[in-house]
Amino acid sequence: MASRLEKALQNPDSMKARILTAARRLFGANGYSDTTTRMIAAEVGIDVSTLHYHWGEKQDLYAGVLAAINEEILAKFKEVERRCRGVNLRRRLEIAIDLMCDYLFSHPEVANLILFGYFRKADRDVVLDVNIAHYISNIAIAMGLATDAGQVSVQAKARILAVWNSVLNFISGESFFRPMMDIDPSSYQDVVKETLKFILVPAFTTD
Amino acid sequence: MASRLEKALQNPDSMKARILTAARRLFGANGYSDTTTRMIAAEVGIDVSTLHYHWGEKQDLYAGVLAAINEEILAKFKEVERRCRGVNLRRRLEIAIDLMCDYLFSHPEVANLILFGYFRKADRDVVLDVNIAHYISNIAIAMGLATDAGQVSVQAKARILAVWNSVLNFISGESFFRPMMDIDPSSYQDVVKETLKFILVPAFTTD
DNA sequence: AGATATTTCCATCAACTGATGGAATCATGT
DNA sequence: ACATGATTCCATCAGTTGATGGAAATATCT
Repeated sequence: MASRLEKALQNPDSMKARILTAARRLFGANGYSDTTTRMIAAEVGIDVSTLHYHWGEKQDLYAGVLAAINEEILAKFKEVERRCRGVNLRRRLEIAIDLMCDYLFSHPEVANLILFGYFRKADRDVVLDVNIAHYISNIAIAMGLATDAGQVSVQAKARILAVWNSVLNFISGESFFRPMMDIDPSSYQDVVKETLKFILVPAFTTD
Repeated sequence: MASRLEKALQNPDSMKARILTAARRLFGANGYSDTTTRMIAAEVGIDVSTLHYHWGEKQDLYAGVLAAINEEILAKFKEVERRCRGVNLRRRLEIAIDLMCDYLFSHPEVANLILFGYFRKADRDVVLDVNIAHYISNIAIAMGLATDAGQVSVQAKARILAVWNSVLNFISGESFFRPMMDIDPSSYQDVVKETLKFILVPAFTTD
């Protein structure tokens, strides 16, 4: 019966969930094309056919990974929104930067997967994009750049995207940037947060 | 004789140069793994073996592409440096943003190829990175964030990287961002420049 | 225990990819 | 015209990849 298979993801020890975890890590580390179904199966310690039994095509598994991180990000954004309520804009920006950096530094594959999505052609067979568009308006409102979800200006959207991109890039590019700064991982996280605040806070708070 | 083959790149009509041009476009559009040597050969209208005759392994051709854009970027940075001389910091930032945006919008594959490089594992067989690290110090000096090439602080480097990343992301992510802003390509370029200036100028000019 | 359904693995397939050898073609210099 | 070297294409190879059929193993239920 299918119901059992659908609920399998709830249990992290289930085979379907274990495959998803391995796929998420490897897709995030290598991208879609440089990750083979055999690599994922090997990481779990199973045969490729078992992977296909649980997830069908490779594209379906990838879509499953994106759906999972999509939920995670949405939850994180809601947390940001909640924690931002009632504080001034400067603090709101600092909270958002700290929370998103902490989350992404502990889940670096998420940043990679989102950025990988930027490159994928729109005319591809399957739509695999993380639905970022929907969040943008919410953040713009949470940050006080707009009041109504339907009334977010192009400028406001662009500014949110710029912030969002900066965070993602510093996380995804760590292996590239950190050596040229010659600092340890912990310091890197601090420098990233500090830099983001240095750049973003004045832009949004100066009148 | 080898000298003829080495000089072949000077002439844009030479087979070696034509292959390089096609490779640059396709690698930039699809990434390394999703671009086959047959795709590149087909774009030029030749057989795969002719491609290998001129460039050897696929990795060598990719390295050739990166070397070419590396030179281009270096020249562009020098132009920025030259045009920035003698003007105040605010104008310097605006000049840098305008020049780099114009360049990258007319060569979008460059932004893609640099960002693709961020994801490539450091332990891979061949080093294929565009040498960004070297430019960072130069820009920091040109922007007045440091005076001596050896004395660029971690903070200054991080701030330059943040700027650089923002530009790259807006270019590479156009097909992703523009639909959600619902504007035409020309407006997109304007919004990007405007947003970058909005965010970056206050950060570096407020005292 | 025995029947049934689910899960896993082995063997295998067709398509694709990077790469090469060698024949055929073309260009160049004498 | 001829010889020499450079260039191009055709045929082909071995390795990898996504995917499947079917046997074997395991779990579930009565």
